[in-house]
Amino acid sequence: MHAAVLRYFDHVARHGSIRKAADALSVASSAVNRQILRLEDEMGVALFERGRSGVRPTAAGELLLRHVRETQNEYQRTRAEIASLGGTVSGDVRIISLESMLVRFLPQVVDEVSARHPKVTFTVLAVHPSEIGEALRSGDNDFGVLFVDARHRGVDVIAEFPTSVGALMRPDHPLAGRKSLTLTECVGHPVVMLQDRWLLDAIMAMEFSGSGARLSPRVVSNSIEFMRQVIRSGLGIGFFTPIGFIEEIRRGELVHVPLAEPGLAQSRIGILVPRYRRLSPPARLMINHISERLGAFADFLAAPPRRRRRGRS
Amino acid sequence: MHAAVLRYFDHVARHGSIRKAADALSVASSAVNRQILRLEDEMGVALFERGRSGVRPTAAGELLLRHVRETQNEYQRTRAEIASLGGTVSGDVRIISLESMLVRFLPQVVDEVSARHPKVTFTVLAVHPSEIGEALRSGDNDFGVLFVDARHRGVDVIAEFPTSVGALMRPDHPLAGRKSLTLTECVGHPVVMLQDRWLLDAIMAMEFSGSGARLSPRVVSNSIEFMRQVIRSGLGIGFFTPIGFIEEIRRGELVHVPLAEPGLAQSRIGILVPRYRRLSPPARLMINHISERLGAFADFLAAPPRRRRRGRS
DNA sequence: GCGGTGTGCTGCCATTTCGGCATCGCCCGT
DNA sequence: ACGGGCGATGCCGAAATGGCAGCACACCGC
Repeated sequence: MHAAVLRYFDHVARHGSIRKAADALSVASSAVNRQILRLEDEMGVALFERGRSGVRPTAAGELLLRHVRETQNEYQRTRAEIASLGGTVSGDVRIISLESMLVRFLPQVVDEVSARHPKVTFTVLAVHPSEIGEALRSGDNDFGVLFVDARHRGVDVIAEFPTSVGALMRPDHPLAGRKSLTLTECVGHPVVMLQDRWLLDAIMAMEFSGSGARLSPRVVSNSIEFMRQVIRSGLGIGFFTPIGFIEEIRRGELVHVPLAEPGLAQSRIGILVPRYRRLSPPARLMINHISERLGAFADFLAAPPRRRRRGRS
Repeated sequence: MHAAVLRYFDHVARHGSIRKAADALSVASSAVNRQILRLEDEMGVALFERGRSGVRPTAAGELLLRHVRETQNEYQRTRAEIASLGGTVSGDVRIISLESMLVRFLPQVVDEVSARHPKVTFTVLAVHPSEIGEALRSGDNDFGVLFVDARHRGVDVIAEFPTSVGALMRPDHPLAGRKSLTLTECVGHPVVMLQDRWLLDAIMAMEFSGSGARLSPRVVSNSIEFMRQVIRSGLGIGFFTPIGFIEEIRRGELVHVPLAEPGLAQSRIGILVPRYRRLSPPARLMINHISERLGAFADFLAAPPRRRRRGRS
């Protein structure tokens, strides 16, 4: 429905090069070039600065770019809305997520929703914390399953669940019997750490700013799955919410001891949506399912049982 | 920039007929028809119901229509934003207004803004009160200069000024010496009334619901200018805010006696914008000017002087 | 210096799309 | 039965779009 020039313009801006964009679009670069030139003629201003190694949007280009991308996003959402009129929800859901949710919790939810609504497709991405704000506000994603962080602007929290970041370790670890821990108490015990992934870094800096103490990372990785195995083999303590390790905790293979630091003990996982964004039917559906599942895990999230027990009580 | 089918689709929906739309667009009806058919094929659903005497949007059509119109509006706003990058504000401002503001106050403001910003164009429409909500929420208009009415949904009041609806009459009218009046006190005196134009109707119904009293309209019209002449010739009392009659009141030709009814005595005129709507540069400019001018008239709006006096105090 | 490679841009030509005209089939009111 | 409104369709010329090859220019490594 929309003119091809919208896609061309968007791609050129993304790739910073007409030829690269044309290549990605599988059209001749001359075609893309002419469309851009025609567009600039229509607008009466230059939309790109031509450099020696590509193009860069001008101020006018940035303004038009925002309009074009918003139009494309709204078009996709509208299509999903129309496709869902018949009763069967359809369309793509774009989710950004904590990596710890992404490896265990979300696959299950996706599986359930997918079974009940076969025409819904899913795009689930782990994002670097520094890109969360941009990822949400760009409009490219429907919502995020993330730690609630008051620093995010232009983002609404439409559901949230208390959880606690805690120390994850084997039951035979010396600290496994504790009811709670401070980070300082973990000094001296080997820990495994995510590579610069989230707020823990900032809080750790505060915690240890006075004392010269340091956690000694025995293993650093950016893979949750790798760390899961490392912790299970007893190589050290990890710091996570229990959500990605529910099965191991239930089976008694791992123990989760909440951290006493404020702001960690009372962390909240929430569903974050860009403010003023209309949600597509599949996005609403997915949000409902996630909320439901998270609600069922609420006790686990806040205070997981220390030992194996039967039922969900 | 945007595909012609957007304009076609919008026009067809507005005119309720492919041939009428094609006529308005100055293209052959077959061209419009084929674009619509191709669009329906692309969407996979019917967008119009074909009736005996034209077409009517289906539910899917309504959804797509909203997207198309929003896209067109945002495009216009973006163009204005780009055109205003160079410093000289440019673009069209669409305003809906009280008729009483439209005949005296707004022309002056438009004149001033137009002189300072020659590339700005203006569309100022008087709207029937029953259509205010739709006119604002449709996105076709940038803002409204209207009575503030809490019943409006999805509308933000970004500036407001107290005023009072009052009885407007010649200085030699028997009631001209009063400091305030109730509608009941006006019973027996001939009045001139706007034809079903605004909230006065509802409030009058309340006021007179108990008593069997009635205002006796000697003249009913839908033209403010006509009523201005009628009141000046002494044919009766009119009920207005003073804003449209500032000159006559200043010159002592007319007297404005505030009404004592709550909700009329403390009426407010405000600048109302559709919620979540981004304002174009010329719209922001115009709003600032209107606010400034209304602020200068604030004393007049709330309590106009009863007799001629010099200066603005 | 000198190719090699990257960039945006531009003629030339084939293909696709779009619009205009006339026409068809339909339904309704007269 | 007829005329006038409606949307849909076949046919054809015009316009837009895209592909190919080539230009001019700037950078990089040798």
